[in-house]
Amino acid sequence: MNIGDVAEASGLSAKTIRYYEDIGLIRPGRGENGYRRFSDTDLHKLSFLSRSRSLGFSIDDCRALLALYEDRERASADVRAVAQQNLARVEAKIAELEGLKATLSDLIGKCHGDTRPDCPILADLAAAPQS
Amino acid sequence: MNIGDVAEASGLSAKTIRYYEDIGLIRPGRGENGYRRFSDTDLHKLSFLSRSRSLGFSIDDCRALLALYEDRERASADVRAVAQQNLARVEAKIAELEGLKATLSDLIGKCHGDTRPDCPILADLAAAPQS
DNA sequence: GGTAAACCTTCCCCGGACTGGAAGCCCGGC
DNA sequence: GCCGGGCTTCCAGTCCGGGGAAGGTTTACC
Repeated sequence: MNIGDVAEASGLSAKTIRYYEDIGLIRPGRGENGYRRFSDTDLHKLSFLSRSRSLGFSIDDCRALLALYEDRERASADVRAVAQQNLARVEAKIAELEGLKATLSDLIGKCHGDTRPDCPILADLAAAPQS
Repeated sequence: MNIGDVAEASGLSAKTIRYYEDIGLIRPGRGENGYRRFSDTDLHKLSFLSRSRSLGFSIDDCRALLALYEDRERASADVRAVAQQNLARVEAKIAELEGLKATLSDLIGKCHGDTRPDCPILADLAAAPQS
């Protein structure tokens, strides 16, 4: 399969796939014409990467997961640990955004939002130097 | 005031402040020794930027907010619109992360997490090409 | 057989929003 | 006169690719 085929099949762009080869996540072969040749295993890995990335795993996470994926001997607990770290990051990010949301909602609620120039939002932004 | 003073007062790093000058957010004066000289107004703007950035406003948002902040004639509704766009982005991001969290929690819950090699997490990651 | 489109290759620059580091002034204190 | 720290500039790097140029290859069609 050429890069366009696996791009469509995996949902990744050709650019991204070349990048993943560049950083050593995959190692496709080459045809006589210089084109990359992807095996089914390569496609499998790319689909794996596509899904993992879309779930918020970092490239380094993916590298680790891919290594675990290829290691027939690894314990499922190892995989679980990576997933749980990611979950913790997601939850922390959500909590942070909830805080932002509360502050923003509060400010927007206070602003009368008409043609008068005074605005509590700007007043607040100007007031608190280090939140 | 020198850059170190306003850095401490605003909560921004000196590097960041130079960067903000670079992209035209502030225009401090210069002393005879070549050092930047910051006025109280500059410090005020930097504090404003610090707080705005920490609330998730993009640099472009900040540029707009700063212009509104300096415009004595603007309507508070204009400011409110910028804040509301930001709030919408925050809410969308939260929703997205909640989805991730649900998927991850589900996968983690399914994994027995012991020393056996088979793991539902990897099975799922490998299975769904385009989520 | 010609040719045009679509595909592939490498290459380099670009973004956001900074951060780190190196080389070199400047300033205050001892 | 020297030392430490602060300031200056510039260069490079981060993360994860996107955009596009310049050129080779393959395919489809007439």
